[in-house]
Amino acid sequence: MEKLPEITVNRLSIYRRYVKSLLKKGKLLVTSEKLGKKMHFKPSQIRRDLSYVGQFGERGKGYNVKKLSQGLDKTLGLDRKWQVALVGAGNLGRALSAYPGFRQHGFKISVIFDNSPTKIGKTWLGVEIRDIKQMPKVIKEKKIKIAIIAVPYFSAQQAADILMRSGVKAILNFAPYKLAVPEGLKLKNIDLSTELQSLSCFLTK
Amino acid sequence: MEKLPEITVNRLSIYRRYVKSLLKKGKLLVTSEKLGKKMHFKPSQIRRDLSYVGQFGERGKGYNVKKLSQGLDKTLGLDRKWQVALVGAGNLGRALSAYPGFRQHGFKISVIFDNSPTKIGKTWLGVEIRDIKQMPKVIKEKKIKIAIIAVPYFSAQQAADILMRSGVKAILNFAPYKLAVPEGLKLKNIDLSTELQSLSCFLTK
DNA sequence: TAGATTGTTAATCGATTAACAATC
DNA sequence: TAGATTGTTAATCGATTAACAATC
Repeated sequence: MEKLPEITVNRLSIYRRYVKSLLKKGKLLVTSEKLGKKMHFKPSQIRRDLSYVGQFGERGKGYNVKKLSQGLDKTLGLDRKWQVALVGAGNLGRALSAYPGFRQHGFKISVIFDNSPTKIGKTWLGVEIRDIKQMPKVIKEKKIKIAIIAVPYFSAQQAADILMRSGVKAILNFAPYKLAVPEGLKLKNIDLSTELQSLSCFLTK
Repeated sequence: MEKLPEITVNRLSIYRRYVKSLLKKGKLLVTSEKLGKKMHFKPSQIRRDLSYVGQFGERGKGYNVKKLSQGLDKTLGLDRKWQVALVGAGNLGRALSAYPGFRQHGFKISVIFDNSPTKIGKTWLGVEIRDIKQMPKVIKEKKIKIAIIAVPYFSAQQAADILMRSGVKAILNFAPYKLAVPEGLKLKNIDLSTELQSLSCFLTK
């Protein structure tokens, strides 16, 4: 199969959300024209993106909403539940652990790690905060493959190193630090101040 | 001037962070070769990106760290302070209002809005939470141009509409909703569950 | 069958990278 | 001057879009 560009994956996730809403409304068919109108994408882009991952449509009719929805679930790995480890029980960690969108899509933060004695042992929404020293043990036990790093930048690389040694294969990193990770580990970075900077850059022009 | 691609702006923000650290260490010169090594970019890409916004180097020597740092500050609009309005005093709003990276780069969340009577009137780190109904008045008074939307998806468009009518020109949106905004307003979206989905997609392959 | 719309190919556009002239 | 490195141009690569044959 042709390889799926990252940017296409991001759009698939957006398509999926809208297709789910059509499914809920009981719609049976939808055209690339209609999808494009609603989400402000070109119909040809939608057809191209969808063709990477399967054939969910019927010529002359449009896409079968149910089939499309299931196909997108499958492609994005959302036809199952994922356990996620959260590293860092600060303000950001707290917000992420309560973020409803994760659970809605099958991501469950099932353990939180921190190094602060005042936090270790507490529970947030039923999830225990454990000592970072326990990370390898707990992550291996639970067979966790996805982790979120929400620690200060100066601890981020250390956290990543332990995570990868513990068997984590994909990391979402919120620390403003360019992590060094091995081939085969998927890394996504969200840098909140970079995002704001692109706004101030725009306003400056 | 040639127009500056969004993706280049993002990299400039990364370059800037590293250049600042060189400045702090007292380094006077740095080459695109060295920058590339450190940040894992191609030297030619760095030179191309920097050439969009100015000439900070000297042939045969490298880039003047101080000049480069100031140039990046200026381009990104970080040679000044920005007041930012935060809409939504939930968990995510709380984390954003405490996020140290914003203040470090000159972004000050100077007002928070919510519609919940139990929150209105409280203060977070010295910043008052005000009624959403006061948004047009307060934003105009303070001449705020940048806002962050951290409300549930079903309130996001309404929040955006009020913001734009109040004179806001750039929005960072955390709600998983495709906002309709007029030409001339800069919109950046951060969709936390989409980011996780690209990890689960990777793990599924 | 005629009309509609997918899936795919070809053309276009934009971003990255290599190459190199300019110049310190 | 010789060596180094920028700034910029040209070549390459990859993503978007238009066009259209396939087919319901």
